[in-house]
Amino acid sequence: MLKPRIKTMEELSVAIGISRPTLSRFFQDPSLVKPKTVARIEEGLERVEYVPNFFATRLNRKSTGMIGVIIPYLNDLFFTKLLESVEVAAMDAGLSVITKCSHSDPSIEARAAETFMSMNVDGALVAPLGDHSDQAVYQRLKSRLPFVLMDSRPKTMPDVDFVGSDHMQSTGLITEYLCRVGEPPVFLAMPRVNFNALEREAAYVAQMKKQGFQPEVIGTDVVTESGYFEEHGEAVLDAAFAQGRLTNRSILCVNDRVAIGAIRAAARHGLTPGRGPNGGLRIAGHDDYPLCPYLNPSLTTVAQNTDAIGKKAVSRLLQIIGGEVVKDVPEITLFDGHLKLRESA
Amino acid sequence: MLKPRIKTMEELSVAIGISRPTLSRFFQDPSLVKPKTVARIEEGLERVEYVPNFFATRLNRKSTGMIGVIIPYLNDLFFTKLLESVEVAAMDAGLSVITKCSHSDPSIEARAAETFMSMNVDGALVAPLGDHSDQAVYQRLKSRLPFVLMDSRPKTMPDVDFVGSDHMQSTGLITEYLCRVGEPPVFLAMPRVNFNALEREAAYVAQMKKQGFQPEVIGTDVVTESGYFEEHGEAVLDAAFAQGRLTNRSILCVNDRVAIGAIRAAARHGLTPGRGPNGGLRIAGHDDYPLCPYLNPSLTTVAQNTDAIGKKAVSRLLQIIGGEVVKDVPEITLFDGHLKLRESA
DNA sequence: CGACAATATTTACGTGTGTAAAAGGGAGGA
DNA sequence: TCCTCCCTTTTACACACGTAAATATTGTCG
Repeated sequence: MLKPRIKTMEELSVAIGISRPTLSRFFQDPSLVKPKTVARIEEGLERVEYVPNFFATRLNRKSTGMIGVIIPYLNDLFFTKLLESVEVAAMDAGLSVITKCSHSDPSIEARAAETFMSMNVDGALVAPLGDHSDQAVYQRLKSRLPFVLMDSRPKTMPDVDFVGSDHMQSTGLITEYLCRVGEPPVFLAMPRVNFNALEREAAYVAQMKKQGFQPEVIGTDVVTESGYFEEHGEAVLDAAFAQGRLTNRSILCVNDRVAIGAIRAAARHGLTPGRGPNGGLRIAGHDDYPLCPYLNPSLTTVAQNTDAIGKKAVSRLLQIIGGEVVKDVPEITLFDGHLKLRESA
Repeated sequence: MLKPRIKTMEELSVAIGISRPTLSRFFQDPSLVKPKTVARIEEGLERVEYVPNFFATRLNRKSTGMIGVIIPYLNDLFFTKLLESVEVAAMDAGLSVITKCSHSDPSIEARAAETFMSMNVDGALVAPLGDHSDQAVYQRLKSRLPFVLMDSRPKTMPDVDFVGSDHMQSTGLITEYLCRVGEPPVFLAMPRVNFNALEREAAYVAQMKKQGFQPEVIGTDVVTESGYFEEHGEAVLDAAFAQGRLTNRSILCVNDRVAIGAIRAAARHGLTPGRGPNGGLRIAGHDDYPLCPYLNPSLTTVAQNTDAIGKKAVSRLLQIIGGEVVKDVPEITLFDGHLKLRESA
């Protein structure tokens, strides 16, 4: 059943009796070739095995039809959801996507960016690591190809287009909700490495002050072994609960993964977070991690609109690629968060 | 601060006064060039911006130094964990990885395989969708390049190397544990689409018979809207609990994501799975999904050794690439599962 | 049957780098 | 000073396909 394998378009040309330039056009877009010829070519392709060489194809084209995407973590469903949205949008636009994960390592992130440049991708979509990202590499990236940041916006790259969530709005929203329905929350943060985390913390502080409450941030001094969010949330609250602290407070976690750890800590101490008639422990998160509805108790949170972010990032990139951008000012697009009221707060 | 951009190695050659072939050798491996010349080149590279063209580099090499990896889902931490392990192992071996996700769509999976072939990757690692995978494409893949299957082994590809878990062992292990410590479990399965699921079901049945118990499989007839595992687990048990069934049985779920839904259903009905002194509801899973320790109750499960699977898959691929394989019989490597005893069973 | 338009083919060159063979140059030893 | 040896340079061709221009073919219509 093995068909004879043909390596080059030249050979294919002689094998099925169609000139090579015509074949070239056919493989780029069959509609550029007369239907009858298309039929002849496809018939020939039935009898032999041939796939155009990816590299040779891209080498001498003005456009490679590819975009590069970098995400910081793979083991985080938020980013995989975002990536999925990006891939779907890109596919709809007829682009193929090259995905790289930086695995929390700036040097890997930098290498991925280098690879994209050497591949002449039409553009790049990057969810950066943040502070630690290699600035020089990103400056070159920006000067070389269309480039849009997603999710997190390092201060070192103020002149790059950005698509993300409005954390002032989203965190303000849930902070306001928590204040309105119960006791003003404390904010369970991370050691300060992440821009979004800082922005959310600032939003929390601002909203608390606006409501006339005293903000209170915890957890910034706790460093756990693995550094995973869940472990952090659990460690901070486990320590607090063990000392009898915070057991009937409202706790707003910097993100859902921290909240997952927080809920776990509560359970270990026999506490069930939720909005009771007379106060008690409440726990809320941020992001709407896909598993939130399945936690016990299910997690009240603010959803980031990952779908919109992915779509917008791709469409913005296409705009830049298409040269439809005149101004030199970066476009910043922020989507609102939406409250997801569940059991935990 | 912008250095002059140089596009071709030829231009670079005249710009820094080193011959092009020498530069070519330098970019492939600096140790092929005399240290003093290396220093001169690197000094020149400080003054100009140049990256070798990815496509031109790969076009005429015997080896591209790249491997392709296909995973079926992105929104599943099991696969992202596996992917992470593969990427690390590949990086250690000096290979660069091209990742594609088939998003549960056989046609996307097939396209990814085609892409790998057209890129002349040195080899491919595939966690297949299963039944629905395009056999013809994989036959060509196998005939064209080194190719190792991971995680799931479709019956249609018996002659391909495989690395995965021994589900007879792992599922047998937890089935035996459940039988030994409490009541014999029922098996909460999925509509039958997945090879691993079928294998686990068979392992469950076999172990139950061996222990002298009557196997009982549920959930194969329930189809939920989204098709997500968690939703499935919750739907099946919610229906059962609503009718007062299964409330004090042991339930072995086909995987942890189903178990997450199962635990959620239990919580909604006021049930807390766990090994009590006098029986009661127990829920167990399979895979050791990263969030298992943080569920309430934390989930008892069998861990798949994703790290070993990823490493072995890469090393096996390297063996085939290196031509160290003589026999025509496929190598099947199965790693044992390990019991993770937590609260839920 | 002839002329025109739409396609296809031919021809030729470009894309940026790998690679092999032959020729060149400098350092070290006799 | 000459002669190796080792590395670099020169030269030339290969890789598989894109693309443009000129030419040939085909089909169609009057």
